[in-house]
Amino acid sequence: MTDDPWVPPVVLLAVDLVILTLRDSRLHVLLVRRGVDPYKDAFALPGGFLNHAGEDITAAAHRELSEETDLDVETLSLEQLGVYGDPGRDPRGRVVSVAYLAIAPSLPEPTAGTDAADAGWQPADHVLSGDLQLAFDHRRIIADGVERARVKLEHSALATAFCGPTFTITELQNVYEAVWGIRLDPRNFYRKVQKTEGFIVPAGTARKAVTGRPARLYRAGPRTVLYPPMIRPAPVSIEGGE
Amino acid sequence: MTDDPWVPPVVLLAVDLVILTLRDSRLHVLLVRRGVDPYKDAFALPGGFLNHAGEDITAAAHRELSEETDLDVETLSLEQLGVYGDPGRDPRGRVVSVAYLAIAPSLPEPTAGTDAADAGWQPADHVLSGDLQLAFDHRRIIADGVERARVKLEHSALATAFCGPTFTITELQNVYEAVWGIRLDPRNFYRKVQKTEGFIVPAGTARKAVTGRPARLYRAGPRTVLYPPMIRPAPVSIEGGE
DNA sequence: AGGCATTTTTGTCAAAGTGACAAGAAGGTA
DNA sequence: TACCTTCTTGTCACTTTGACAAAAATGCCT
Repeated sequence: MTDDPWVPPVVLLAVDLVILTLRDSRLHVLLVRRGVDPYKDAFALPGGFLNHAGEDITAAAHRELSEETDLDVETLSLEQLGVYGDPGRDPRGRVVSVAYLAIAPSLPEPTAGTDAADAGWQPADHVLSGDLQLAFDHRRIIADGVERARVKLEHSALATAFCGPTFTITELQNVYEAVWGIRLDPRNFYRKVQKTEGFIVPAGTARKAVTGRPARLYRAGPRTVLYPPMIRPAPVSIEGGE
Repeated sequence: MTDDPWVPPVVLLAVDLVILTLRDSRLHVLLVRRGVDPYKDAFALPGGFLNHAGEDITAAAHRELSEETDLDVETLSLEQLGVYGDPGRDPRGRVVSVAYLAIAPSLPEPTAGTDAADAGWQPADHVLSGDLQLAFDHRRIIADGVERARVKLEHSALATAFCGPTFTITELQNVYEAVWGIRLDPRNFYRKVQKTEGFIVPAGTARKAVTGRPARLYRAGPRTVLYPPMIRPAPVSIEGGE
């Protein structure tokens, strides 16, 4: 150890985006296929390095979001998920990545961006099961993002972000069932969301039937924090894991 | 804009620690007084830059924790709080800081570390009210840390981390009251924690009386996730903040 | 020693919330 | 018209909560 004036080490800063949506009543995550090494041809989260040393991190996340997808950035909730900076997670050097979580309503297949040779929605359970080869530590980031979404569904009105501008109560229930991975009783769910004041508000016209009784339409209410929360049935095992 | 091969910009990576404890039934946060510019003589969170480019971020947090305090690092819960990297938050350049949250049982005044001219516990409400001048964006980081602790008290057994190895139910109640900033009914609190299986378990000897009936002693149980959660009364205003 | 203040612990009771389930309402379709 | 499907409104037993009373177990004071 020398006594030279110590200079702090520098790192490369990147952002990664976990973009979740519902397609066909299943949770999907947006992945791109890497066109360059490392992990060439493997699936990865959309993201990239800061443009310049002065770029705001959240702004970079928004920029990547609009670069790699054609989603309406303004209306999307974008929330910091955490930092992933293990040494060795990127063979190119010390790369520290800030992960963001975004929720999008169901949308058509996105068009590929510039960096990505291919981009598309992949079923979340398929990705998390390990069948799909993912670059870097992106599987863990996705797992954290899905878990965050599960928790947020309990305490916030995030579920409406998965839906379009108007939706039926059954569609909202499908969101909860898909993200939580369980089934809920339609009648109890109906009662619960109805009495959670400000969660959803009626939206004029009330028809949306392919078969069966037409459902009423609702839109997201003014409330963002749900109190009392929606209750996820018995998510905890006997010995209460973290 | 040139067409030179683009190289990603680098940033300086730091860690900051929000260390909370209970002293005299009030929530306190550990602050150091900065000995060097910028913000010389102002209060700041303990923390610092990575030692070297290969250092693990969580390891750096643990290192700073043991450097600047004489707490038993092993037993402390240490959780990532978030990334704070606004351009301009540090006049020295582009510094991105990873904040961690730690909870400690009540302890004597820590001895000053090497980088810190002074270190000590400051009441959280005093810090957050704005009376105290803080370096960088550390007031916001502390606010986020306190809010995180409030939420974690609801869903995890974190409250026991504020207590010593054994504690009474009233002491545990004091934790909730101090962190949440409200008062709770002792009888209902007693009933609630008792029937939350695995939260606390009896600890042999049962005496701890200065005045009044001696209280039974407990220790933290095996459960880390509380289900059903402890309920924080009406934290939400009419129009649901966040 | 006896009474009193204090704190812990055990109950009680009405109100609200939850889980399970039946049945009516409002469409399509054979 | 009969039937099938889905949405919506109830019902009921059980649990949990919030507010409060009262008993139990000390120390202190006179």
